[in-house]
Amino acid sequence: MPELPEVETIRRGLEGQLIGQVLQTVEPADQAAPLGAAVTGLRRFGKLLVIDFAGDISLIFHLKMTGQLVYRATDGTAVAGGHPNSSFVAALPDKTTRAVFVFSGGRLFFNDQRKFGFYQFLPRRAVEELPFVQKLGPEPWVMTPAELAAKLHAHSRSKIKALLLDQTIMAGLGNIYADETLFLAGVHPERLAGSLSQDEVARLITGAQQSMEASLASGGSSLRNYRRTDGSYGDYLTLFANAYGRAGQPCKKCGRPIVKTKVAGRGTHFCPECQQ
DNA sequence: CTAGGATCCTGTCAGC
DNA sequence: TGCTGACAGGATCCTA
Repeated sequence: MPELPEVETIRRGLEGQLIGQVLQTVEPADQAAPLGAAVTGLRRFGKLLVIDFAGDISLIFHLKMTGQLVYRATDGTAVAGGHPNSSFVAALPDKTTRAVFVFSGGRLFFNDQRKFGFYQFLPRRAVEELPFVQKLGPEPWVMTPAELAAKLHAHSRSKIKALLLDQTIMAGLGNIYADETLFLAGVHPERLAGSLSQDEVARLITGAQQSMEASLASGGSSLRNYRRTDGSYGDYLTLFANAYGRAGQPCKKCGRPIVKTKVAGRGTHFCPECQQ
């Protein structure tokens, strides 16, 4: 489910398709939709995707757990990303389709099996004023160890896994990349934030960068890795995961089995040997 | 104030 | 086969 790399993969894919295209209709009808306006750009705030239109109206999406965006151009080009399920390649709309945005050159489907995700048209200046955006912490590429250490200090009795999932601490990680980050940093998910050394804090930042960069390089969960070239369904996790989804399989560093537990209410995968 | 649990919703899978 | 419960790549609200 869509974390920063998946949303960024969608942003890049749609950027190549939607810029300059005119919004013609929206289903279900929406009073706030700027029909007749062209797309001027695509932005991202953490896991929030923004499509900007001429006339200073923006369309925001949050995919939450099972949201996905599928764009199909009239010339046959397809871009799909987000929750990797069969709707990537199914005839659309299907029963998970929540909205259809018809552009001059193709149709954009917003699908969401679990209905946690949302979209909204709103004035462009209102995007940055959304509470979610206001509270969002920095992404790991622009965060200093001192900055993260200060934030962790304010929650010193919380488990580090819970704080990595907190978008106000650092933006972009979800359950997969939190586990991957902790693995790369060699930090046990149940460590209390106040117990981490300066070096461990610094490794969490580089671990977050590296885990998400590895996924971005493979296209996140997108059409590209969902369907293999032979037509079978691919598992994009195999492209970069060290810990997530690998319970019982050998740790890639020490060979001992990866363990799955529950931390902060979320399934958590780690190596008990490498993450103390 | 904090930390942790419940919650929104649908589908899938393991176990009986 | 059919039922039941657990779980799922998120974020917010409620409670203690």
